[in-house]
Amino acid sequence: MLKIGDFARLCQLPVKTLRYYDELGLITPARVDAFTGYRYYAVEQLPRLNRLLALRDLGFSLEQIARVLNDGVTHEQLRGMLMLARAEAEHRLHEDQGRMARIEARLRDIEQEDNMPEYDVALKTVQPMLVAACRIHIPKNDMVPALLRTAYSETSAHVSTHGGKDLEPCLALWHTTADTYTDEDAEAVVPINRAVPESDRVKVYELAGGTFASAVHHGDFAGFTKLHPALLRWIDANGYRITGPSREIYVRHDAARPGDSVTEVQYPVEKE
Amino acid sequence: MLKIGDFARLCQLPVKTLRYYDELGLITPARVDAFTGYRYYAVEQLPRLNRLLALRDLGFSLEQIARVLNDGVTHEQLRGMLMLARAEAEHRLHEDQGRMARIEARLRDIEQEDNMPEYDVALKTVQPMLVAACRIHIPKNDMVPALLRTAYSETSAHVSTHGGKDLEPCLALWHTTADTYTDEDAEAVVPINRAVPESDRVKVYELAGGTFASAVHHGDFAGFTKLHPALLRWIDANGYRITGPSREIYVRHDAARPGDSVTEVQYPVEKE
DNA sequence: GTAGGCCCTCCCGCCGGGGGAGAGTCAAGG
DNA sequence: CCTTGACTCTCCCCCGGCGGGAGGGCCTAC
Repeated sequence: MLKIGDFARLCQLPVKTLRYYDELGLITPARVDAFTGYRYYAVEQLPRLNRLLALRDLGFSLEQIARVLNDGVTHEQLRGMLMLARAEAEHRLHEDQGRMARIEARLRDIEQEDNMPEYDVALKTVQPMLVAACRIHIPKNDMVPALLRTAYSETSAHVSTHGGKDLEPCLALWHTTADTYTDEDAEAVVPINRAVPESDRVKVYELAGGTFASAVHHGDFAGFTKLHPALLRWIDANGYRITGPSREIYVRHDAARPGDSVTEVQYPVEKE
Repeated sequence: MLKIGDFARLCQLPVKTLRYYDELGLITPARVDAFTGYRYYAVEQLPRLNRLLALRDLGFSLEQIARVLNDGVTHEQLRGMLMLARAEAEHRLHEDQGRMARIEARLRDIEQEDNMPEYDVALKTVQPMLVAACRIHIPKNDMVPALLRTAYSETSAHVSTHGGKDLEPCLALWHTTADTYTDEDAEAVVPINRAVPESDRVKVYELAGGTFASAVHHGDFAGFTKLHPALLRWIDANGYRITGPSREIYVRHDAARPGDSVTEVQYPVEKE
C-alpha cells in the first residue's frame, strides 16, 4: 500500500490531481482509512491510471473519461467519442493556424511600415436580419450620396406605409467590386422590425449572416473609403476569400457634421 | 447615445461581455447615469472596440489588451507580445497536431483489430533522479533474472555501506535495442536519497528526466515483455522518435507471486 | 396607468486543477 | 517514550472569459 505522495511520485502526477481524480471517481484509492481519511493506493491501480492519462492526452474531458473507465463503453461509442475529439482538435488546429497567420501578418506590418497600421481589422460573426432593400445603379462616383439618400427615403417610406418600422443603422451593399468608381451596382438596405409586402423597387428579405472581416472609420466624411484597401490587404494576407458583396454600415452619418461620421465596412469571408 | 443593448447589437457582442469589459476597464461607456447606473455608449467607441476584438483574435489575454489599449505600448513591446503570442499559438498547434495523430492511430487500431488495444500508452514527463547503477552484460536471455538480481544486491550493498539509502522502485535500462535476446547490455539502477562515492562497478549520477512514452503491465511474470512491441508500434504510429535506452520499472516484483507483478516500461521520445 | 421590455447589481457555475490555512498523523532519531 | 519534521487531511478561495438567473429599478408605448 502506498500513501498518496508515493503513488504521486510513481506516476509523476501532483498530489492535488490525484485527490481531484478521487473526488471525480476516476481513481479511487484501494483503501481509505476510515479514521484518518488517509488514502492508500495499490500498484495494481497503475494500469488504470495509465489508461486515464492516455485518454486525457487524446483531449477527452474528465467526465468522458469517467464514463469510459467506470461504465465501460462499447466500441461504437468509443469510436464516436474519438471522432468527436478529432473534430474538436481539428477545429482548434484551424483556429490556431488562423491566429498564427494573423499574428504573422501583423508582425510583417510592424516590420515594414514603421508606423502602426491605420485600422484594426476584426473577424466577427454577424446575425442574419430582416431588411427592406432598394437596388440602384450609380453611373458616377460623385452621385453616390444623392442616389443613396433617395433610395433610403423611398425604402423607408415604403416600409412605414405598410406598417413597418425601420431600425438603425442603415447600410449599403456593394455588388461591384471593381474600383473604377463608375457604373456601380449598389443596394440601399434598411433593417426592419417585421415583414412588409414588397414593391417592384423595394425588396424584403432576410440578409444573411456569417463571418465578416470588419473595420471601423471615425472622422472625416469620405475617409472611410480607405478602409476598403486596408480590408482587402488584410483578407489577402490572412488567407481568406471574399464570398459576397461588401457592406458599408452608416453608424452615424450627419451631413451637417461630416467630421463626426462613423462607418463600419464589412466583407463576408471564408477560409482559404 | 446608445443603451448597452443597442451597442451590443451594433458590435455583435453579448451584453454580458460589454459589462465585463467595462468592469476590466477595456471599454468604459461614454457616460454612466449617476442615478440609475445605466451605461450609455457612443458610436465613436466602435473603433476602439474593433481594436479590442482584433487583439483578442490574436490570442491576447484581456489583461494584455488592457495594457495595450490604456497604457499605450511601444512598438518594441508590441512586437514582443506578438512574438510571444505566436510562440504560444505554435505550441498549441503542435499539441493539437500530436493529439490528432494519437486519435487517428487509435481509430486505426479500432478499425483493424476488432478487440481493444491491449495496453494504454501515455506520454508523461519524468523528473530527473539521483541513482546508483551497475552496468552488466547479459549473454543469454534466460540469465536476465539472476544477473539483474545480483547487480541490484551489489548496488544496494554499496550504497548502504556508504551511508546512503535506496528508494523504491528499482529499474533497469536496456542499452541494446536489438531483439535478439542475446548479448544484451543492461544497467541495474537504484534511486538513492543522497550522493555516495562510486566504485569501479557502481556508478552514481543523475538519471535524466524528459518525455517518455509509458505503458504498464499487471499480471504474469514475464508478460510485460509484450509491452515493448506495443510501445514501439505506438511510437511509430504517432510520429515520435526514440532518443535513448528504454527503462523497465519493477514497481512490484515478488518472485514468490509472479502473477501480482507490476511493471512499467518507458521509452524516451521526441517529436518527429 | 400599466405592461413588458430594458437595465442594474450580485452571486454561482464551468474546467482542471493550484495555493494555502489549520489541524491531524506517521515514522525516524534521540 | 517523546519530539520533530515530513506528510496528509478537509475546506475554501483563485485563475479566464464569460453565461445563467434572481431580485429589483427604469423607461416607453399603448
